[in-house]
Amino acid sequence: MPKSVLASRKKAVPHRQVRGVRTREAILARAVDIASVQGLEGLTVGSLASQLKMSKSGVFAHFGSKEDLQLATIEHAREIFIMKVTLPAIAAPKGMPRLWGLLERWLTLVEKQVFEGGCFFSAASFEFDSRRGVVRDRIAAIMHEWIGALIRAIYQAQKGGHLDRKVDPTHLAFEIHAIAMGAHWAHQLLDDKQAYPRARTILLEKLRSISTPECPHLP
Amino acid sequence: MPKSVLASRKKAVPHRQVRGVRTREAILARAVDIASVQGLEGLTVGSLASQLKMSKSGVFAHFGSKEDLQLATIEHAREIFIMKVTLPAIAAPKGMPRLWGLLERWLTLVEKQVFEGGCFFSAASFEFDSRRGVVRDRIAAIMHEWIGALIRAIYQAQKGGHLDRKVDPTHLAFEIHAIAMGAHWAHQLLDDKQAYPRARTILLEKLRSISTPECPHLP
DNA sequence: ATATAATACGAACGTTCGTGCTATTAAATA
DNA sequence: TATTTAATAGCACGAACGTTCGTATTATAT
Repeated sequence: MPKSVLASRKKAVPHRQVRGVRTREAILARAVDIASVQGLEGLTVGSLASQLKMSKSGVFAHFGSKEDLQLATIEHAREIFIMKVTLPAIAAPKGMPRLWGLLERWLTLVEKQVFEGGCFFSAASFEFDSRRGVVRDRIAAIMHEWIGALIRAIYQAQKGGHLDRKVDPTHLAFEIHAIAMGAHWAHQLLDDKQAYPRARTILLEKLRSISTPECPHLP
Repeated sequence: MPKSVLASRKKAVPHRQVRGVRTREAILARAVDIASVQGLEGLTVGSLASQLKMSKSGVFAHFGSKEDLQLATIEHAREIFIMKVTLPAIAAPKGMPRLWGLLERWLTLVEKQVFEGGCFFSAASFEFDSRRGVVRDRIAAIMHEWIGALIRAIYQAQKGGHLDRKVDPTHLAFEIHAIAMGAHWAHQLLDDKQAYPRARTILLEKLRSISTPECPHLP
């Protein structure tokens, strides 16, 4: 919660060296997990410090403000996501293989609880979706980025002749995203053990129903 | 956050009279809006008091604890939901009309922002989906209730001969729920003006694709 | 009109929040 | 080895948090 919306804090953070970078990394690793459970507002300097057995000021010195801590945490979560989902998926050939690679890895990421609280960005999305400020803007930008990646993958699958050209990529991307988020919701809140299998079935059925004969086989 | 998980607070709340009931109502009306924006943890006694021009203690006296305030707020939100969605939809005849009535009214509820922050229960779901305690349990129970209502409506539509009997009601209910939640996400976070029209299209297409010739016409 | 409750207030409790200053420790450079 | 600089700890701050208590103000019942 920005105490003053103006007055963007400038805190001359020193040029970090190896040690500083390493603890900063450790802080953010914990921060991502805490935030995925308690939310980005529930992420506090105090909890971070005690869990890392550091002093509050020692933790705080790595960031100019709580807002900066939140932003850094978001950035760290994004890097994990890219590392575990986007980059590996891009290794697959364009078209349906790459599209399915994105979806499968994404589902696995949340299913395996790489973030302690499930999907970091789903939590952050719903926490900030009706607020204002740079934190919300950054989350929205990253989610745009993700939907964009989905849309691009769908478009390439159409150009490669794997997918019916009549479907609207944006339409399909949102449908896919919704199903995955719904699975997360059902699993995490309702303890629905079938949530992820069901999501996979729905997504595969959907994709099969609009794939061409030239499409490489889906799992 | 329960300071002590044990020691369930017992606060001999007096028998309320008209005045007390009225202010309690006013408190909860504000509470639901605040919580839908700031979350159920971000809902504080102080903010409630200042917005209502009451004293903190005056507000607090209506509830034995913050946890009770959260629970009461959830209950109030549920009542609004039932009043605006479930009950009106039940007025329609069993089968597809009632099923679509549920969906349409639900979409309208969040689209019209009856709750200031959009959908109260989506926000609450993702805020508490990886926590423990009575608050999370109550949210989960209400969401189970809602999914149950969807499943029942689908089942009745099948028994009434409006919907293909081969589809699994649970499967379809989760798909429907996901699409609606996805629309909320896209609208609220990404400012996607097309989110709700798109969700309606997807849902109608889905339902049409599995409806029988005897099914009353959909909008 | 008086007694008895219900309702609201004001002040204060101890705790935690974010943030700032200053000292101390550890590492890099000279 | 001495000196500079980065990294962390220590301590304190004002504000806000949930909560309690005693008291004043209403309303209902006698």
